[in-house]
Amino acid sequence: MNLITRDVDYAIRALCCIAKKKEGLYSVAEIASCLKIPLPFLRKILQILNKENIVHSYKGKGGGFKLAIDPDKISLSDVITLFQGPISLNDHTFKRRKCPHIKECNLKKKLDRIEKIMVSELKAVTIRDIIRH
Amino acid sequence: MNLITRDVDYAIRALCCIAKKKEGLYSVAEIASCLKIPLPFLRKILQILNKENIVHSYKGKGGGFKLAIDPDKISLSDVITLFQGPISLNDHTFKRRKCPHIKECNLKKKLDRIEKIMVSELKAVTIRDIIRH
DNA sequence: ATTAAATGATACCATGTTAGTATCATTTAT
DNA sequence: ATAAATGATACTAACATGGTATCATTTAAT
Repeated sequence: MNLITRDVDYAIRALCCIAKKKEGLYSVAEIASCLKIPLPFLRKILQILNKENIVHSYKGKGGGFKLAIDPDKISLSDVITLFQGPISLNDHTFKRRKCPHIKECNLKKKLDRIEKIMVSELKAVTIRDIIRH
Repeated sequence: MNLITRDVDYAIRALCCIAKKKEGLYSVAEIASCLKIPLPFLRKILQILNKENIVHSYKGKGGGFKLAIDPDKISLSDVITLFQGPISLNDHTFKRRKCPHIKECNLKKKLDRIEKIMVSELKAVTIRDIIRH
């Protein structure tokens, strides 16, 4: 079981990279070489972060990326949700229908509680927290 | 994102079903029809639970399944781990190598903390808890 | 003994997701 | 005009998921 996919992992690392550079732009090539991750894959990831206004991109020679918002405004939860959709332990759909049995609902209650804890913990950790020190 | 796969969901429901029946055996056909889930898939699931000694199976006519251990000894964590492997937010492997950068290690620390919370919460909920009431 | 009803063991398969690659278009500094 | 950068998009191999299908074996009941 692995909850966080590769793109989220790369996105977080890339954001940390960019956040550490106080001024100027960071090109995909630089980030990719710094993190030693595949450049074309990283491009796609940064394009998504750009569309979501988490980073700003600048095209053309000398272009690159910088953060669009403060690193303490970007949480793990934000990045995960962006690439993997809403955080959920169990979607609890049953052929597009809802929980027909009481015990399943009871299971759902238990899972919902744990899910809320997870989400709040993932919300609490920001890019700033990760690059601190 | 959906953390719990279908087989785990079915396994938990099936265990609840079996646990509720105080005495005697429960056949796959009965459980499948009670839960309205596909019989052949459920068979495979119960065979795994049997191999892991969570249920006991009895072959032949009149056969079926019963719990092998107390319902309060079976946690959500147990079932998830059995079908989906160790619970992990991020395996943190990087082409089979370990975290070459400090910031990644820092990310790992943050994730490990949340992972531990998740595991302990999932360990704390048992089949008994789910069928209670 | 025979048969029906149950599980055990496996092999198979369609679909979707993951983790990328590859290209062409566009923008911009020089 | 050119090189260097991102934008958009299409494609793909490998694996995971959520099953189905079969045959073998065991056991209760007749």
